[in-house]
Amino acid sequence: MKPRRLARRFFLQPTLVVAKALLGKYLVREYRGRRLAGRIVETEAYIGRRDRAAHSYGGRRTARNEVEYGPGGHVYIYMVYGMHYQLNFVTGGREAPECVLVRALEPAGGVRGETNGPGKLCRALHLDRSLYGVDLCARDSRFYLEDHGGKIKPGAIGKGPRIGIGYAGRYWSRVHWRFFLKNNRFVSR
DNA sequence: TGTCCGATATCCT
DNA sequence: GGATATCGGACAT
Repeated sequence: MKPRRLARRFFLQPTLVVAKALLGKYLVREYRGRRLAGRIVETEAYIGRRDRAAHSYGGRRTARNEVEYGPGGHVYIYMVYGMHYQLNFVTGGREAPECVLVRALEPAGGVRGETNGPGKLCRALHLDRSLYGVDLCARDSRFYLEDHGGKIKPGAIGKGPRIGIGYAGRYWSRVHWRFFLKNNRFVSR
């Protein structure tokens, strides 16, 4: 099958559906005339308003997470610990400040450096604040997702608690909203 | 303006 | 397993 770019409607599905469906999709970044690509092998869902671990918990709306309040298919990227960026895709409509964090990629061309972690993948693909709010679905976008047609069987998807959000309390730090491809060596840690 | 702290990575033991 | 680097955003003052 010929690679097909993911359209807006993909990102308007329920966030947990998107988080799982992103596994096996290809992230493409055109950077200085080069094509950097990676197959997504690990994600986490952040379902704002009700999710204590989300930046948009309780409807919190700030300059940093403003893009989450727009339609799905846009990039939400920010810096943590003063040194790493985290790449997210906004999901749902305007009412839903939700997103999916990309935690790991399997290199698929042009990528140098480690991609088995959210901070490392951003460094390897040269992703920073300049990508904030970019529309992945725009026709002329240099940052987008591709479906190469390979089907992922439900049994090949592993689930578990999200990483590094102990502050969110017992319940929210334990829901199994982290998804990954089983036996993939590029999954983090 | 000032203080607090994180959706991590990496090095140390 | 534990420490810590390093800084921008959030929110209080």
